[in-house]
Amino acid sequence: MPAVDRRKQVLEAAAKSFALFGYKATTMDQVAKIANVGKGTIYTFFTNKEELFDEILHAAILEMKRIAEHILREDQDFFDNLYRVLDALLEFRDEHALFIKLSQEQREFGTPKANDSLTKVENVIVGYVQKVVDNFIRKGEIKPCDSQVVAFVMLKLYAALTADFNNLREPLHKDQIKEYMMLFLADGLRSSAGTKSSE
Amino acid sequence: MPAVDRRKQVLEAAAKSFALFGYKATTMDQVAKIANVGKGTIYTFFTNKEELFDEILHAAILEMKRIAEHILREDQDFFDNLYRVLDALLEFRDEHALFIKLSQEQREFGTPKANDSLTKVENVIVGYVQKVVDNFIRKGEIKPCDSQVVAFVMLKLYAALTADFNNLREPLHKDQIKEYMMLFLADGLRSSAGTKSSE
Amino acid sequence: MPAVDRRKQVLEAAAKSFALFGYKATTMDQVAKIANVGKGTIYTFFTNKEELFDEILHAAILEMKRIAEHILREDQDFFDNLYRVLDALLEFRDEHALFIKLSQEQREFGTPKANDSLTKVENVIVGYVQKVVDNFIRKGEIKPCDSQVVAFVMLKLYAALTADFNNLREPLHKDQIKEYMMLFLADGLRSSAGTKSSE
Amino acid sequence: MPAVDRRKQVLEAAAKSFALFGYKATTMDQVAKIANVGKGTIYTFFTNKEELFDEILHAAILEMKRIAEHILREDQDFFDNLYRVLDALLEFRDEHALFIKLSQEQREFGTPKANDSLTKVENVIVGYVQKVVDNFIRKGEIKPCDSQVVAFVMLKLYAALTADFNNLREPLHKDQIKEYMMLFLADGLRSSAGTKSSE
DNA sequence: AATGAATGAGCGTTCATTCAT
DNA sequence: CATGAATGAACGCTCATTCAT
Repeated sequence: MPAVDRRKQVLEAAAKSFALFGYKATTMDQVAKIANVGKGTIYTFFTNKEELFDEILHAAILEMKRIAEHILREDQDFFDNLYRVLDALLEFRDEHALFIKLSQEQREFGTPKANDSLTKVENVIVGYVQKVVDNFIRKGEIKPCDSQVVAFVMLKLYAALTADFNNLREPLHKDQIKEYMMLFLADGLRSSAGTKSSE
Repeated sequence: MPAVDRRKQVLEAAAKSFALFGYKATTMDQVAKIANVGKGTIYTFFTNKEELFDEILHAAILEMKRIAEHILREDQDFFDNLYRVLDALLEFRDEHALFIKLSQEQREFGTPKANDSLTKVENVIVGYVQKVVDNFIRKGEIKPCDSQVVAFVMLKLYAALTADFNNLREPLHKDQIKEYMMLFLADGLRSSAGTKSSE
Repeated sequence: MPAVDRRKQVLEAAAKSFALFGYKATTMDQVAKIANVGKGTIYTFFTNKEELFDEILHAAILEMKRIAEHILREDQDFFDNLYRVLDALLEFRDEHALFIKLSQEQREFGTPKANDSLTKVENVIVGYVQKVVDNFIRKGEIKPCDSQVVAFVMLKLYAALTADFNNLREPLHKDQIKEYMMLFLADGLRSSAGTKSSE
Repeated sequence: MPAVDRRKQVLEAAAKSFALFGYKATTMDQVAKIANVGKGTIYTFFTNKEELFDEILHAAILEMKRIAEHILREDQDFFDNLYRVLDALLEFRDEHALFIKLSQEQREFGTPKANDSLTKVENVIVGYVQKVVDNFIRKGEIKPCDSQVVAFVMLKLYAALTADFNNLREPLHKDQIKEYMMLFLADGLRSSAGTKSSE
């Protein structure tokens, strides 16, 4: 085990810088300085800027997925699950915020390949959420709907409330985010069994 | 009337390129090539890249606002209004898509000034929607809530469904977008008069 | 005869601009605007910027030469002549200042050819002054010396006092210029207070 | 010690190019090519073109001043001092030629800041010489005169003979330059052959 | 003949990437 | 290995020159 894990230093520095300044505005010099390593060192671990970016993206995804899978309980209802998963995810909000913002920065990347990579990652998340949504549609807990659209909107809603909103006002509190997520998702999606007495 | 309107050619090429690749990744050479004009020609119409960007942004905003104001009827209820405004806005979806995407590309722009300009524009929209939401909260048509958050989410929802989603799948149809907008916003926000028989 | 002499307008505008801003910093747009003609018009009279510059230079030279020849009297002594020629030249100081400054801007021109042209013109003046100096050396009125060096210094001295000095202080008065020209050329700085009684 | 000192290479190339072609006409590509380095290398040493120019200017000035101060002897007369200082300065003539020419290129620089910097530097030299001249006027060694004008003319004379003159003919020899400096500053052209005994 | 909209080569500058140490 | 000095392709922008009107 090395005294210092240079690879990890680089990853953390890059994550911070990408989240703070975006892909294009993050320079390799900056990353090297934050990571306290030589610029060339970055290239011993990552072929190029794009791959460094990719790795960070994938790591964030993996962790989010790990958290979600750990929390999900098939034997409980959708909104309970949603609530608990949100709770867990928001615990790491600051770490995700990094990813979230990157995801928002759509179509702003240097190379088409970088764009594709971002889209691909996003698709993975949406696909995962979609499967969960499908499950609960089958169980009749939420209205029949296009699960992909719903999954996509859930992601965007999470991103909007955790990250984007900060440009407009001071960040929302954890509880506020949950409250608004539930407002839009729960009451709208909640299986109509008995609600809305008339139509 | 000139055989070809170069200014318009440039604006359209730039809008297309900004929407497709973002601000930073759009090069003036690219715009010139798409517009089928010399690079210098762009600079006869626009002082610099930033101003070209600004003009496109503001034009999109103005038109959206004009449409919204033309459609809004204070004497009808919130969801009818929402429905009709969406209808009208979606008519010009392709044109807005350009702006929408730009708006999504948060915090990634070249100069601080360009960022500010984008934020300012977004704030104007949110502020406008917020006022409308406030109005209808007062009338008791929608639940009491933080109107700024709701306005912001509405914008993001519109953006997500009209523009972002296209990276994932083929674009949604006009009617689908309306349907999902109403799903998340209407049933969730609708004044609770009588809903949720149990809880 | 045309209502307005466009060629003359261009020449005057260019002279003013070259003198004010120098060769490189003078743009054809600027010249056209000052001359109140279309930019293309300039190119009906002059092949390119360089030639426009050349013509102005030559015109200034020709006039200076004309003035000098008109004033020179072989039958009077060198310093009388110097005095009277200076007098006449200083009458047109403002016009020359233009040329003088250009001449000072050595090695700053766009193309080697433009540089050559400037050098050539300067050589013509020096050559002319040199012949006059030679004449008076032969007559024994001034010390034997390298007439080319002396001619060159005379030109530089004139330029320094009429034009360059203005960057340092307010312009010198006509009489002051003459006084200092005579001081350096005729007498030198050495205090007459008894020093160097003989040699 | 590196095999090659790139910073020095750049400085020398830039000095040569500035002196040869002037500020505006010197391109960074050119400097890079002459210095035999990549264009980007220049920017690892100097923030921008202007700063590169400034550094060269200031270095030349500092050295001239250092030389002059080292040589000046208050206890010896003005012309002896002048003679010795000239002697020392001419030793480095080639190095100064660079600065001198730049100084001649008045009012032709890219940015106002570059111009100011040049003017400021020139003012420093003139101011310094002026103080020395004042001293010797007080001592009665040279005629009462406007010391600023005299200082300015001395500078221009030095510049004319060391640098400008080379455009006209092959460079003057060290001894010739001294001879002519003394001729104009000390004695004047007037033939001593009894002419104009009085005035 | 006169114009000025259109052009593109060329500028100063940045930064991802390489490679000698 | 780890480094950072060195690189040059690519950027936004300027302006002398051209040419359709």
